[in-house]
Amino acid sequence: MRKSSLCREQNGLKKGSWTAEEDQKLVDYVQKHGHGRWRTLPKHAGLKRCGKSCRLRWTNYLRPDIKRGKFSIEEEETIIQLHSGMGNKWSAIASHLPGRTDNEIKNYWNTHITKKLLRMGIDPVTHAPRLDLLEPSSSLLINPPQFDLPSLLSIRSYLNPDILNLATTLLSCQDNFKTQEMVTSMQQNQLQSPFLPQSQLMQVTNSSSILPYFGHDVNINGHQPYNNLANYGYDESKQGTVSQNGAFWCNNLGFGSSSSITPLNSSGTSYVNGCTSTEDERDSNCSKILTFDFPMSGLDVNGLA
DNA sequence: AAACCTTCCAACCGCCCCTCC
DNA sequence: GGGAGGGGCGGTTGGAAGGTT
Repeated sequence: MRKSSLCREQNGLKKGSWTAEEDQKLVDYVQKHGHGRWRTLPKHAGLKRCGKSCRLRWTNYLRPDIKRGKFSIEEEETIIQLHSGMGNKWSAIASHLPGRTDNEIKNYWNTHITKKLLRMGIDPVTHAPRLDLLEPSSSLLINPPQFDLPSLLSIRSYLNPDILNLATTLLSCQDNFKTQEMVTSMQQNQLQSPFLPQSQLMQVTNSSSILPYFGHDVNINGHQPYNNLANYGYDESKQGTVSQNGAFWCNNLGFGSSSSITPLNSSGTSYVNGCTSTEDERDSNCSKILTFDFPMSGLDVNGLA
């Protein structure tokens, strides 16, 4: 007899959503007797459920150490990092995230992270940039993915540097002009990233494979004065490179073999203004960051080169 | 306001591994 | 060694909630 069919074959057992009363019965029983022996637990607890259903309800919902609520950026980073090494080993991933269940992580991955990665042109399965970007028929070429800087910064260290370099090269074909424009501007303006030695900066910019990191306080959403940019190698007097429509495209962002570089989020805080934003806020931030909304007023776009 | 669509997530299902006898 | 039972895992589903037309 297949064990998997035990639940199904037991007649008179309730299925579907749990009621508060059922939850209370299960909690009371487990608190009193501990969990385990799930097969016999429902009978002893007075529940018309199969043991498997009870176990799932307990481990995924009723356990006292369950952490409810939205995932933090740190948790999201951890998930992506672990997934890149483990694949869909949700329980193994969950063991690294206290209070989170494999089911919750799996759901979050499927509903949020995969979409976010796809939006950035990254294959959520392989964690490599999607090579279908190069397909002439690909809509991605026509409507290229607008890479999300903070998200890329967060996942940068989890991606294979070689793949990233390849992707950067490939992607640079798409919108090379804007990258070159910025690189040229940076070199001419003697811009220097606080996170990159000048030599490294020159090296990476010469290869067009990497753009400098922005710092924690760099204003991306426009909620803080833009002069913060000056602290991160942004020469306010010269005004950084933006496209004519005010969008700062990140298509060419690559991070090369940057493992030695202090991660932007090394402090463990989030990227945008150091806030611990909610998922919605992060998405909002991301969507805004996708096209870095620099105010056009006062920007001398033509005087950059 | 209502119908329709999309998103999200709790719960289920089937398979697998481990332990016990 | 092998069958049975217990528990865990990953994939999938169904319905509620929210959003859009």
